[in-house]
Amino acid sequence: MQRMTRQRAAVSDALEDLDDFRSAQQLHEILRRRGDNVGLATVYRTLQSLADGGDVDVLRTEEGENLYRRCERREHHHHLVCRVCGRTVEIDGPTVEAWANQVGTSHGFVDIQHTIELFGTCAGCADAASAQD
Amino acid sequence: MQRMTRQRAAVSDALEDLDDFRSAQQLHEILRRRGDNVGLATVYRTLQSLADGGDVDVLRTEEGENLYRRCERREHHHHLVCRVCGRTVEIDGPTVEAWANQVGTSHGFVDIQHTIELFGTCAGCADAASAQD
DNA sequence: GCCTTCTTGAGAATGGATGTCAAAACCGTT
DNA sequence: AACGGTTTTGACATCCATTCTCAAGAAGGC
Repeated sequence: MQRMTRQRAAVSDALEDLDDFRSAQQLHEILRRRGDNVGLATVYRTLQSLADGGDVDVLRTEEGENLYRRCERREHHHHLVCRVCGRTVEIDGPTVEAWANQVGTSHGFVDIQHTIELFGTCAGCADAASAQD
Repeated sequence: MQRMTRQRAAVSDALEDLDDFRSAQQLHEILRRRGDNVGLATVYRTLQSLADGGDVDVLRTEEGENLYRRCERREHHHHLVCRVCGRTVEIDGPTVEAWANQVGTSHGFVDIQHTIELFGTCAGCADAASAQD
């Protein structure tokens, strides 16, 4: 049975305060700065169990690092992430879900699962970039 | 300038003969079996440069391993992959492309890029599984 | 064939993630 | 409030895909 520990609470709280996707290592560092000392392995384990329970979402970066985020909605959804500042918008796309299933079944596949993530540069970051020129 | 070497040709040929996504390590092993000895580092380098040139597609597995495949079409497309046997169907979804861009711009994001992969169990593998029960 | 430049390969290094296991913490029970 | 079975922790080792290093080996223009 899952027990409530100081460490799990700390990781959960930290995620609550953050808005963007963070890596296990970043969270570990953030907790250390706060004075909440939590072992790195524990941060990894906690994030994994939170992800398994659907309490946080996982995003895999181009570099193969896992990023975690507590989302507004627990239901299935996707993300539009700013590649510069990490700002994240939650997206739910009934259109895509339907498309994915339809494409899958039309090829005789069952138990269709999809991975969809959108990346872009948000308005703020695009402005900042053009101001530099 | 890019030179043509025995190793690059070997990797390219091996990909030509295969239909499913393979990892660098698998390709390295396949080449070794054939007698085409190519260093592992070279396989990695070659696959990376082929991917950069758009000659092969890359797929990231759940476990964080990169898989490579020479595709029929060089244009942008997605994949429907059987999670059991790896059989792969190329998908082009003008619907999704449009959706992705529209969602992105409606939130003020520019330079929208998307990652879409579909996984499922193909008809053959689903039959095999049900026959086992 | 020569020579410059690019490529190769064996092994070391990297880095995120997971395994190990004794010590510490939970928490229902007494 | 102490007990005790069970879970969790944390420091460290380990794993494993990938990348780095750099001397030795090929490509290919001349």
